[in-house]
Amino acid sequence: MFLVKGYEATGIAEILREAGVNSGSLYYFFKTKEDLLLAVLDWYTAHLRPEVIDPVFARVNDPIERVFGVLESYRTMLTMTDCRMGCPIGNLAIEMSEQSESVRRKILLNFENWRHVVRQCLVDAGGRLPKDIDRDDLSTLVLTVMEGAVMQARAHRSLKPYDASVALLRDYVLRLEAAARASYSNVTPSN
Amino acid sequence: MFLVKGYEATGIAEILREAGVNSGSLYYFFKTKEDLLLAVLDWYTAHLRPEVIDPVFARVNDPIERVFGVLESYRTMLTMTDCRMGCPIGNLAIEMSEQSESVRRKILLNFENWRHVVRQCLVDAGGRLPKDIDRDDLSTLVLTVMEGAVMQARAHRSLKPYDASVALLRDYVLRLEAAARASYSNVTPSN
DNA sequence: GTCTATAACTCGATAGAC
DNA sequence: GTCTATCGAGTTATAGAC
Repeated sequence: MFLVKGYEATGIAEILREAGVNSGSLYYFFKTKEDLLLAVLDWYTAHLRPEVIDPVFARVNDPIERVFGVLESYRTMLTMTDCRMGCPIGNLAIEMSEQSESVRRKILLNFENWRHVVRQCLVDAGGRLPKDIDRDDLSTLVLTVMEGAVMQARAHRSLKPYDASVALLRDYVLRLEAAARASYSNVTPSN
Repeated sequence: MFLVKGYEATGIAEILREAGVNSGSLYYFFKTKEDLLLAVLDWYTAHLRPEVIDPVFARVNDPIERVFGVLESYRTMLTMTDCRMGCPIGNLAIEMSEQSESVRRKILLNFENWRHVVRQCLVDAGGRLPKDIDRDDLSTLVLTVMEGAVMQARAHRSLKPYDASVALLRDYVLRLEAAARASYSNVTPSN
């Protein structure tokens, strides 16, 4: 609920009702509402690889296609929720970054975790991308596009902004690959 | 305060204190808290051009540079607020899109307003961009990159993700311009 | 049109029985 | 470890004097 509706908009009473427990039980495990959020963010960090990344990597082998496979899985999330939920972390990133320092740090960790996966794919792509394109920066752009596109899709209640953004990101990557091929053939004359 | 801290996190009492008025005055003009937010969003729509766009357009003439000039002004906002505030609409877009339909519509209007400015620049760029690149889609990508980059800059409390994202967007646009030049010389042989 | 006072309610959190 | 009952503060919004 924090991830979907946001922190402030989610009341403890609502959480208790949904969980079918009483406040005593919740406060036995979590000292405060913020403590509960921190635990949710830890859970989400642990959940990214087994639930989101691994299924994509199991069916896609090409490192660059894997990146777009991950983006595809966020598209699926938008589809299934009628564009009401995209990346759950992005919501909280904006709402909580200046309200709580410890929450901000955990959100950062989630972003870095995500970006690490993408960066590894880009590194695995090796010479298919121009060597003067920083892989870390490119992984930042991929996260940027995902988050910005999800935001617009939610505001529009439509996949169109998401699809348009990802399609142009793909166009960019294709042009990067073409440039890498061209510069490769400069160094090593073909046949 | 809605734009900086979010809707739920901003209390009426806080607004009254900051404004130096009493609740009776506020509720004389605005029926509810949501009504006040809707008025703020209207105000923001009206202020985009005179306060954000016009100053940039006054000092930059090149249509493509104008787009990056606008992005530069969001960078300035991040700098001045120590990366605590970027695009004020993005915050609300995520927080309020599913809480209130009328708020969502006004946020959409703000996005469309912004995107319209960028799209016009891209249309003005004419043949400098490949003709098979949809200008509307590209304006979506520009907004996507701005919002996603601002989100990460806030989470990191650093300009680095913003700068990296915008630099790669510029690299993409440069490659698009190069491609347009190349295809132009195919049609109209040079000299 | 602005004030003070407060209604009506929800919030996060606690106490203590079981 | 979970329950019920409730505290105290904070919330949005209203009433009525001026």
